Amino acid sequence: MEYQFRTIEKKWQTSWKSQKAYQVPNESNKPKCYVLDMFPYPSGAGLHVGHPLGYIASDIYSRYKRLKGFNVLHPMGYDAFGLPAEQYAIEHGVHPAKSTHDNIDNFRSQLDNIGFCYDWDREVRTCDASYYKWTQWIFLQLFNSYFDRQLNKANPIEALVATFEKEGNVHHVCPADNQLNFTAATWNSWDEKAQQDVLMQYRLAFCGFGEVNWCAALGTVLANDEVINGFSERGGHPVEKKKLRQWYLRITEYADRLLAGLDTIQFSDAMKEMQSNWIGKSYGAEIDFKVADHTATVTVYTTRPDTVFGVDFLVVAPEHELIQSIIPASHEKEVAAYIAYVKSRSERERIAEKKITGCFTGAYVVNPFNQQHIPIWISEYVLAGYGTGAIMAVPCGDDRDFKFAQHFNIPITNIIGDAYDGTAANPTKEAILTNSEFLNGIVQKEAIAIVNEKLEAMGIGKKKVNFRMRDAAFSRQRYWGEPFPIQWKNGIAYPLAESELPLLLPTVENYGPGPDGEGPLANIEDWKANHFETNTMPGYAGSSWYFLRYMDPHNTTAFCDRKVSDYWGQVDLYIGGTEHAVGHLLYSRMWTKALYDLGHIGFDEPFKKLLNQGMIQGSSRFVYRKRGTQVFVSAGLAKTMEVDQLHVDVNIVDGVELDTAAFKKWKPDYAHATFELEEGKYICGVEVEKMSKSKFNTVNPDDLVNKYGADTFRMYEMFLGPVEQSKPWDTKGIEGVHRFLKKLWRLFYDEMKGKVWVDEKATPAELKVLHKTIKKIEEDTERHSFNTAVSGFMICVNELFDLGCHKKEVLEQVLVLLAPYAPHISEELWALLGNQGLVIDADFPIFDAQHVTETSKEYPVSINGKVRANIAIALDASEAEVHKIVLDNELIQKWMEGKPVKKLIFVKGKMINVVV
RNA sequence: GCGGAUGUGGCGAAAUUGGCAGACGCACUAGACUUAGGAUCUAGCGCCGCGAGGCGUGUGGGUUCGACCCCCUCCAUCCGCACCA
Repeated sequence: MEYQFRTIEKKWQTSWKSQKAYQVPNESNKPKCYVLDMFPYPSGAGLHVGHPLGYIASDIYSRYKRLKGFNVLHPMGYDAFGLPAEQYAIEHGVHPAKSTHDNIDNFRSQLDNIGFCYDWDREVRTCDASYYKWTQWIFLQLFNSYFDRQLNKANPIEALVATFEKEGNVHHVCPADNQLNFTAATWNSWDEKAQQDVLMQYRLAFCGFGEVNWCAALGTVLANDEVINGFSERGGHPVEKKKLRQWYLRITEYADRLLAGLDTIQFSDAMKEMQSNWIGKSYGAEIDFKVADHTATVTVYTTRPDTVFGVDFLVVAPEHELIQSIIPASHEKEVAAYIAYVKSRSERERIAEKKITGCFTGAYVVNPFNQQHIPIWISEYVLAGYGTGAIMAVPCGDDRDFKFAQHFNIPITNIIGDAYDGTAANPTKEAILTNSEFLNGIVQKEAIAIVNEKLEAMGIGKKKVNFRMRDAAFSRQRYWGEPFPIQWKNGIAYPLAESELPLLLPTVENYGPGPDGEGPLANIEDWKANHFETNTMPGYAGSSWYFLRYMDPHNTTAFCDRKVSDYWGQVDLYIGGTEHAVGHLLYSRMWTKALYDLGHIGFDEPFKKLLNQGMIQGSSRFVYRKRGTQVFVSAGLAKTMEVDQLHVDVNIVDGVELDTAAFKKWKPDYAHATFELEEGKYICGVEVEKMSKSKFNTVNPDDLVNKYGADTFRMYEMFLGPVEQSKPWDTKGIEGVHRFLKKLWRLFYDEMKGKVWVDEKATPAELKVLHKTIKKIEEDTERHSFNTAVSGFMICVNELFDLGCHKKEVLEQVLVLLAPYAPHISEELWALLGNQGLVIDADFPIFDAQHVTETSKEYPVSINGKVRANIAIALDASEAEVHKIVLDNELIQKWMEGKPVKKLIFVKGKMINVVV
């Protein structure tokens, strides 16, 4: 009776499904555990071996927690709105709902092959009306709220209206315009339109105008993280800046809380750093510089007010509003030319080229502290949207300023003495200031406060906190997304009533953009007639809250019942890639905080712990075709001649050796290919690249599951290395894992002898192996070190084999340990041992230290750090006894060469080192 | 340019708190069993050396009785980015 994985796996997958083995109740007296995967976008390409890495890890952890007695929520769904489906629709005329549905079916069957323990009754699809009804509902919550800076939380907009009616906005600075001031009387005198325009500037979801990434080819606006080097991520079309009416989320109001919340959650330090860099809180000051011979003032933002005596020039953004009024006639032409040049440059060019550009304006400002005249320059490296759009340049202390000064031959003032050597800027804060009048002799970091005080006293500046993060653009001129539940009347945005939700996405004839840069919905007469918003929501809308819907997916009266979300609470373990570090993870944190503020849920961070899976890269293979021929030469020969390097399907290459017969069949073009070999073989070129269909380097999990079984595939993915680590996929080692499972099987059943397991009492040696393994698997699974756990299983089976152990008492415990990793084979053998019920409902074995305690230890003994002998010594031996045993040892005496002992280091249970 | 990470045998890797570097597996070599092997089993497998032994965790230095691990220098590779003052 051999290990027939195909039969076994089919059988148990069917059985689990029919008995709903993985259905999870929302009420239980067990402790809860919520294990979540980042749900996939169901692309047409299907799953490749990179996708399941995280899913397998979370599946193992979920099953492990269930064995440990937890009620485990482990759901899966689909992030189903998005551009690719719409692009596909444009190209092939297939409705996105149809292609998305087909892709989901394909994903589902691929996922099912691997034997995951998802509770599929909780599946969500963001494109289902029953789901996006609640996405729209949450949008309305945000629309109907403002961020109250006194309470430091979101608050209903009605509360703000009531305040305005009583006292104006004196206590509620407008986040969009801090100059805006009005009294109650003024407020009450405004008509509805004027009032609504003001309220829009407070709402957490608001409409405004802004420069956005406009992609003409796709007819839509893209988020920054959807644009790569000036081209759209999907389709690779050029992207330019354009001003459009857009919806935004006022995420900037949450900047401080998003930052503070990082201390309460377990994300990797790298991930936290990425988020806090994105939020980019900086402490600095604004300083006013009077323009010489002019009434205007240029306000700069700087994080280094201490360097104010080192200012050699000012740089303002080309878009800065003051430029036009302060340029002397002598420089008008040059400046206009430079501004025209900057405008002509697309984002793409600015990123691709790193050259230093700029232009002197001919105007000067006066340094308020020493009355020196300082030239004003404009340059594209200063951004209009950050700080005040103007900086004071201190070349001796800032690298970019230094390079700019060098490039334009601007003299550099040194204010940090020896800390500046004239060849590069030194951004230190520890130097002692020189050439700085009242700051001379003071350490820079202490000078900051002194300058700030002086600025305020002189009335020419103040301390200022700035954030890099901007409000999140929240609308797209696309079809395949959630419609906004908004109606426009007389320029006022009216939210739909809750009872009118969902506002269904209508069917369109044409998926192309509407008139004037509007979305496809603008092509629908009915839609326009009802004055519905023609934008749709971006991809991250549905994914910002999906973890809540899993808790209560069929609720028709609420997005999630409060009692249910109180039970499940935060996601205990969230697994996914780092690519969402600053997009999805920040948005869902913000939505969670807003829902918490408004009392809809009881926690304000969604994910207690995040585990980042590494990226599985593809390992591409290449063939070399002699230019203009059908002759393919092996890699070693290719260097000597003119060849074209072409991707070849990795699946017809064994290691680096091409299967030439398969190659001829692969594409009709190659049917008549001939080959020039090296030592009888065709050797392919190798490169590590992103795994992608177009590079023919994808490996489909279905093929591996079919060949080796799901259990082998699962364990092999884990065995590859630490789950967090990125690595190229290599199928080579999978045999070893498969051999391990076959060997495990042979502990129970032999091909020749049949059943070999027995019902006998285990020996101490066998129990020692078992309990060593229990400890190892428990610890490794807890710390997500799945690769070492797999090797722990291998060691266990090897040792049981060497001991000739076929005893049920030991083996059935091993099966429970193994069930999270290789659920099918464990389930089968568990049943064959005569157990009732599923192995997943067994109890996790309890480690008993008495089976593994040792009385003595083989100590490695070193002389001067070099191991010279191994001596067995009782663990309870005293230090004096150890000294005697070691120094009396013949081998040790030989290596000591009669030299006196200077010191003897004895680390109990570890090692001994003799220093001579 | 800025930010984050990673460098250990032919390959994937292990070493959990500063304590025997290379567990476990792949590939490879030799052998056993076999009609057969893409099954299974046994042994070997970092480098140099006949050996004793020496050397060895990207480079160079430091701390320590002891460093893959901590500190500093440099080099290489990968990933991300909004030139963020």
